Amino acid sequence: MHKKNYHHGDLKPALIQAGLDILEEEGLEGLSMRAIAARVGVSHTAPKNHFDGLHGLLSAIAAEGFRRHAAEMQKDVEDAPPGRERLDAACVGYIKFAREHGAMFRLMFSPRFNKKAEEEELATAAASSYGVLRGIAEGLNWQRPGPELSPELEAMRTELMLWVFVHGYASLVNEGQMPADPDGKPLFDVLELMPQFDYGN
Amino acid sequence: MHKKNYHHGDLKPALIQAGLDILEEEGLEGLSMRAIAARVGVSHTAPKNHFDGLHGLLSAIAAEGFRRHAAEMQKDVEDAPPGRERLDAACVGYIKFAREHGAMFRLMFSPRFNKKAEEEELATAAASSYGVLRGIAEGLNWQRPGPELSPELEAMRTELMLWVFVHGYASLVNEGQMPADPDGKPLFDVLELMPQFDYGN
DNA sequence: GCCGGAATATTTACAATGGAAACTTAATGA
DNA sequence: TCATTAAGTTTCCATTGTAAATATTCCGGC
Repeated sequence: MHKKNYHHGDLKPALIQAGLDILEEEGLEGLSMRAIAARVGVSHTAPKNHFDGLHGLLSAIAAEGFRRHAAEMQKDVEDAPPGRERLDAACVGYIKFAREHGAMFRLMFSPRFNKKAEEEELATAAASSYGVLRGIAEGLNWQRPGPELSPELEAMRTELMLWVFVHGYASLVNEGQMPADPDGKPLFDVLELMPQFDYGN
Repeated sequence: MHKKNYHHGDLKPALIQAGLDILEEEGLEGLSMRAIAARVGVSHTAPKNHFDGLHGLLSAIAAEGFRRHAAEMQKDVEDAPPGRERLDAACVGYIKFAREHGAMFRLMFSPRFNKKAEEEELATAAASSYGVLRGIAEGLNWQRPGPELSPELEAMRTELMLWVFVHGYASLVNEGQMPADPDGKPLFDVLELMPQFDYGN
């Protein structure tokens, strides 16, 4: 191999990593095919061999984002004692990620930039992220008047209720709509805005 | 004026209207400077005299979106009897808009495409939209344990809680994350997921 | 009525982007 | 060893937003 690396050898993960870096440093705007390729030191059409166009590459980056989102949340959850404090930890973890990785959060939830319907890996990663909330919602006691539902539907409803709330907060913060201090700290914490749920034991 | 309209005469609103049309017909992707100008039948640099680049034009379109959002919600609210049903009407109205005008909803809440911080008109319109929810939250009785807050902060907290919830639901639906029937109808209504709030009288 | 400046549009040019096509280089395995 | 295939490069093109120079019309003061 005298003509050192015509073939990169490990381009696929390298491109994803480059994308993650650019996302942190320059935000969503900087995330172009050419910029990502250039950062790896490769021609701008090289990614075509590993991803289905820009959408494919962005989807792979978003998938990695979901995996990290899930992992960080999961860690926060396990560090907290079971019960209400775990619920709180999960919510705080969800928001913390959205605040610390704003551009990534936007990418993850932008159907414009990634196509969940078309990318299996992305859908799986997103589901794993949702799964953490799901686990939390299991212990959550949230009765409401109205027609009785099957246990499955009832569980689903609780999960979704929780997700709607947490995601709403994260989105508004991410979009800069949440009133905040001059230094960026929101006036109200997630937990201060969250309805009071019953948590069995 | 024999050389009919070198000057359009009413270009600014015409461009905004064209943008609204494209948004409905083709979604956010179709919303380019050139496409908007072409639809009005004008050169692609003409908008420069009326808007500050693409961002300015998109911001103006988003502002119109917020105004309509506010107006539709307001109408739904006024058609409902005061009290809990108004709360419900506002929530349903918020979501209805997000579902019926998905592309617009995305534009309105994408800091990437519009710059609220830089566009006064946009910020005002967005505030008017928030104001409808604000009015609703006034009658809402939502005590929580914890340190006592000033009436202003307390009111703010209630508004935000409501907004977080409604916006979270709308966002998830808009991003296609909400479980739904084959025909697109969400499995759970907003009201089915919403916490039960006390409404005075 | 006329004229000069200010608005308003157009034309032309340019840099950046994503993608297609043809080509080159390296790895692989029969 | 050598054809096949995977992986990268080059070149080219259409589309996009923006800037600069230019053209056309409008309007207020005379």
